[in-house]
Amino acid sequence: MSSITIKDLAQKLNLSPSTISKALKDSYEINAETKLRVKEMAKQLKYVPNSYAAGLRKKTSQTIAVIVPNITDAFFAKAIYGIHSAANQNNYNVLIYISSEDYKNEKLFIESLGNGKVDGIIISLSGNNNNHEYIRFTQDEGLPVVLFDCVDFDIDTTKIISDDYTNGIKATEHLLQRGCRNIAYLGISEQVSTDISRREGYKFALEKAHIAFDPELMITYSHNTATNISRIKSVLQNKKPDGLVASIHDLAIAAYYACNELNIKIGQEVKIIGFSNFDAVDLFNPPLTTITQPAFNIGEQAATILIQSLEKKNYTLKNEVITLPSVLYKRASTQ
Amino acid sequence: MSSITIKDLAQKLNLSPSTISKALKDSYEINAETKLRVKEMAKQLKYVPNSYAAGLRKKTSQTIAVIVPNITDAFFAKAIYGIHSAANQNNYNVLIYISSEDYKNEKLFIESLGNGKVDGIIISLSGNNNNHEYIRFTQDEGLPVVLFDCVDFDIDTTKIISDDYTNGIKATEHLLQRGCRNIAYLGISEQVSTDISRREGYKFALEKAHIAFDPELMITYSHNTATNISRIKSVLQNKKPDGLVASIHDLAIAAYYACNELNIKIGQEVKIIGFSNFDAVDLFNPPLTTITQPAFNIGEQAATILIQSLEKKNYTLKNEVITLPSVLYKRASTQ
DNA sequence: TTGTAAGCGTTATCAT
DNA sequence: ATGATAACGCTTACAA
Repeated sequence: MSSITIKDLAQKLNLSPSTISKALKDSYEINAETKLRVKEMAKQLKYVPNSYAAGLRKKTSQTIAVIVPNITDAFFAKAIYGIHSAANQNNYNVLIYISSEDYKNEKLFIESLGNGKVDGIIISLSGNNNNHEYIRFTQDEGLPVVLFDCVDFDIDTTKIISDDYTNGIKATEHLLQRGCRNIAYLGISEQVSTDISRREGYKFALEKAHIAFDPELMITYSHNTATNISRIKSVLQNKKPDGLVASIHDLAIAAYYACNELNIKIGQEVKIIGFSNFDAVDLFNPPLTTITQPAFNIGEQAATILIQSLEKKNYTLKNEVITLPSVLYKRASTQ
Repeated sequence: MSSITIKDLAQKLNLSPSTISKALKDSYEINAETKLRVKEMAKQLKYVPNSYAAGLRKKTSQTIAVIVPNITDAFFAKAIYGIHSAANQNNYNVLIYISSEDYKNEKLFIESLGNGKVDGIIISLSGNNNNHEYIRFTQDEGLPVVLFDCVDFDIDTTKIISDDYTNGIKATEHLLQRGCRNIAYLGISEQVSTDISRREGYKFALEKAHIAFDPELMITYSHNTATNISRIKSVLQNKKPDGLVASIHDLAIAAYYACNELNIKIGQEVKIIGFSNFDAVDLFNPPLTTITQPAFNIGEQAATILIQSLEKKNYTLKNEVITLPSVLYKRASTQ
């Protein structure tokens, strides 16, 4: 460890530690010339402040935690990139936690974050559970939490999401416009806010088109790809849908595999639209029509808002929902 | 903040802070019954240790930093997942830094990590620079560094990589076996170790097949996708290669776009093999033949080794290269 | 088996 | 404009 401390600088310059500290912080109390000398010496000796000492004293860590269900989905990877970008600009560090879609991990992580380890938390909920008391508890302790994407609307804080309900409608109506009448919905979980909203949008669009909702056309996500594929295959065989709405990238992939295995022509016999942030869906056979969320921006906003609330004293996060628009990219899978 | 401290527990239980501290750490000095009382009270009051105080005192942060060039390439996303997994199992936290392929960021990050903020660093080099003095300096300060994937073999530490040289050969020979005689190489940068090794492998395979190396068949990566596509198009038009080795996923993608724009049939007229960790390349048109690195394992190993070295005192990281095998998945792009 | 006290490096308050 | 000092919460000799 560098182990150059403020005391070392003080000794070298024949000043007191407190003067050094103030000088490094550009305090108005300190002589301009002294500041210069101090800063130069600091640079020369490669002084790096001990963040633990500062953290202990100031009760702030300049660190935020990010908890995501996974990191390999391009949506979350890009969101983290956005978070990192905003954090970095504001001199915050980012601690990362991956819950692997399990709220038990999420809970453990959150509970370990008390007592100053981080100044705030950004989280996209794992979604296999509805009881978010542990999040409220964290808030009550004074640790601010910002939610994004998979949120719980009952938690009193700022939530950054995409327009999931509208997108559910848009996705379904796009398929309807392309002539589909028998549309299956491939969902994540009934406990994930994004999925609930998209599903509601799906139902609304059907209703508006006077098409009866058929629960047998609903499929739920499993963590096992093979299971997803076989579930989709069985619906394809039993219910002969002519359109599929895949609420996450993984399910769109599984749908492609299922269709391929059954020799069903995607785009002709079955049209597929998927929520996805992967750039290469363009190269799929056929190219996948997507609803693409502004992942980077969502992350960036979440971090910016959290950090703003940290920097202004007595500022508490508004209980509001910020919705960023997604884009529908029409491609050959719904030709 | 929770603000339950050891002192609070001490007061509640009529014990001294040091007894509490020892009890929580399961010290042999403490009566079993006392330990129980302490732990119960701690749980009841949801005591969370202040990691900054402990860190200041013990000079260890139970935190490692990860620096990656980007996070949206599936390779790095999976590597981070592996790192997080190993870290989490060993009760380490993970700070994440994304250099955006620029060593200047990398350098800034590293320089900010001195003085106890982290116990060690795992890094995949950005590669737009060859002078890694800042890494050596960090090591000299006593901060251990483990390199993975994009490494500098001249840095004295443990490096976890994939068998890039062999893979360069394997990729090229696969194309040769499929009848290609005029193979272009789409590279990242002459300063990135992975790319250098793969390129050497490519050259070796050509030589072995008595095919002259043609520098005009080499393309270098730009951060701009459009530039990559146009560079590849111009080689396709001018040099009429019948095979392409893409040393990263992004370049394979660009190659697909280039071929599509020029109406060149991938798999027939030009065969493409790409280094990639994306799961969905199977669905490409045509499916992309890949060399796939064990990304998760690489990350996991890097973290495990770093943490091991941290836990054992007086243990320094060996100056060795650990090579994990990649897999060649043959698909229709090289049919 | 438990308690006392010093100290980690910084900052904030209060002198000088 | 600069300096002395206490305190942040924890750990660890050392003492009891």
